[in-house]
Amino acid sequence: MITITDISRECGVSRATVSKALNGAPDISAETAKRIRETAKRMGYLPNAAARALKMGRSYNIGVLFSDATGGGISHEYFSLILESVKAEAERLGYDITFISKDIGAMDMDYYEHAKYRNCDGVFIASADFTDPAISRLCTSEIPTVTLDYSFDSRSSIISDNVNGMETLVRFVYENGHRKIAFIHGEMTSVTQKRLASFRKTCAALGIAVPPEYVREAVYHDPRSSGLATRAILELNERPTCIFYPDDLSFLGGMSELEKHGLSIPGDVSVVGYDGIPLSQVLRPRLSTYRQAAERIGEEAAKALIDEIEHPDTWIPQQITVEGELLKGDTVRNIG
Amino acid sequence: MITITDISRECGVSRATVSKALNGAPDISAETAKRIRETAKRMGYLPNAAARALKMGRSYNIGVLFSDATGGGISHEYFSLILESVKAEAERLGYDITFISKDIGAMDMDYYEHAKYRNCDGVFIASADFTDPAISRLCTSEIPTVTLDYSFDSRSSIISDNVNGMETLVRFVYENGHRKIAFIHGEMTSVTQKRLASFRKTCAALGIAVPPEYVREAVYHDPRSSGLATRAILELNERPTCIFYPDDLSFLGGMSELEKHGLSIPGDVSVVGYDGIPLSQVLRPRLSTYRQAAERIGEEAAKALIDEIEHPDTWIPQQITVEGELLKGDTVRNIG
DNA sequence: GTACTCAACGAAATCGATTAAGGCATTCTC
DNA sequence: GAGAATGCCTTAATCGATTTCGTTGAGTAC
Repeated sequence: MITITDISRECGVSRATVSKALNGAPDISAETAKRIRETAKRMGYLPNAAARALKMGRSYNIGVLFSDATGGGISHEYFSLILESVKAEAERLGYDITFISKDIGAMDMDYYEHAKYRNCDGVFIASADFTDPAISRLCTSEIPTVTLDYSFDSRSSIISDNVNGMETLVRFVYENGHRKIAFIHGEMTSVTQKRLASFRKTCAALGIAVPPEYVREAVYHDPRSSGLATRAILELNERPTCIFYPDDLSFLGGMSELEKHGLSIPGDVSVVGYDGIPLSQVLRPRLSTYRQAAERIGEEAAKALIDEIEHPDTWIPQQITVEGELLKGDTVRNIG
Repeated sequence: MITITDISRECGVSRATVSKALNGAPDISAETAKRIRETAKRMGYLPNAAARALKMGRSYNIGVLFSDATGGGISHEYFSLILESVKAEAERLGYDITFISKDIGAMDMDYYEHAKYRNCDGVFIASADFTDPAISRLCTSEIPTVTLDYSFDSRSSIISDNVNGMETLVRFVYENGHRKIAFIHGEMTSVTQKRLASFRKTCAALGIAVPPEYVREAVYHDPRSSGLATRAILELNERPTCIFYPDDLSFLGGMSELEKHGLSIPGDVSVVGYDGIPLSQVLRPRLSTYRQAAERIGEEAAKALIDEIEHPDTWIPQQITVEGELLKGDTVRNIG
């Protein structure tokens, strides 16, 4: 392995000079710097990230955290798109990505300790149980963090605009004549609360009554559970004309349940999802849903995190709202 | 930050003793070791991965490589499942995961250089253009590598059993009476070649003729492209009774095309996919497909890689075949 | 000629941990 | 009881890079 010592010998200068030349320090003459850079290239020099991290206390590595629990993991298309974009943007800015988790090998570390152990310059928390004390510990530590769809005090966060998104969806189905709208939501997280509140508020504003039996709880990204909720709704005396699903994947569970009952979409029942993952637009009929801009979310997260890392003194915590967009699809029928 | 120096002071021993005690060296008395471990715990000591990596030349970090090109990226469910399982197994064995890519920040590094720069102990190449010289360079370097569905000489690889999988599928539709079978395949990679060859061989063995116009090329994971291929097939004079798709996602493109033609699945045309991602079993009708055991693939990959890392002298390259399983689904009709 | 500035580079400490080699008691061996 | 063996710990070098002070010599001002 070629080190800066090899280059210094080859060039007849000190290691300090090589280091400075390679990092563009101002007190190295242009010719010397050029000569050193060329020699480095010729010899195939590569900086050693570990040595650098040790000396500088900076690893140029950012941690990402996805809940290990099923559902919010990286195998969900929405989250994997976010992962992909946060990775792309981080790499563009010169940072690598490492996963942060609990329980690495035999040593039992929590999230904070793991991030610390790996010298992460910052951590992006994409999906997690925000009531977990281990998450709070991380988010109140000295390590810069950016969270998705949840805000900690004095921390930056990326907020996918759930309130606006839900309002948009409700207004969309309203404009299509729907007045009896059922709402299947996911587990009661803060995101769920926002969506549900926005749903209720918009309905109220539009003069739509929402009977309690129209609101059901299911599990995010779990077609089976939303299928059950769908069945319960279909057994009501007064069936809704439209059903909201917690997310696009959950809709699939509803779809097969509706089929079993001999109901067509959107002929007999209209439906909307949430997330707008690519899959939803490949299905036939195309799902009416609200697309969360996963690419922009990841990009903004990386930007915000690296901004804090690189300019700690001028940095101010921000909440960045990322707007999504309505995907009209074909699953809402106009019954006006 | 607490270092081993702090602990050595606190315990009145040398730093060497602390290090050895913490690593379970044999020449430290039981009491001293206990006292040191307890002090370390009490003071909240965390080893510094960078210092360790620098000194030992081992980072306990393994790189994973997913092609940046669309399609084989981490946002595809099959690959994200593999990523998830390789991550889980690596973590269980005490390793972290870092993404390896080209072009990190301003410095232009290829894959090998990137892995080297980050001191990766090994690299798992899950999806990549194996004709890329940068990949060959990595796979002929001193860094341990494990590849998926492609083998380099003297290297370990994980092989999802494409030959067997395809044969199983062909026999399955054969048993259901199909004799006119169209085959849409992906881009001509080595995996594609294996699947196509296996398809042809099995057909030949069963006495099924495969006219050239029944074989079409599409793009993996691209519903649009498989939709076009489907259309071409449907316009043939003699329509097949069954269509093979390159993968489950591609099937979706075929599905909407079939719908446009007023054809029902499997009433009018039977179809099979490949991959067996969870999505395929949530769709209605459930897709008949061959499930690649993504969890086992990731697990075996991590195991093989870490085995080579930790026992370089007794290590022998292996090709591990991971069997999948037939998911019968509901998209193949018995026309016997 | 003196005093000072400035550009360009080097010496050496440092980051935190690991490990080979060595030291010093104490115990064992015959 | 002398020498060997053992147990337990320390010293010091080392991994590769960064960075704070110097130092040196040339140039400038008066």
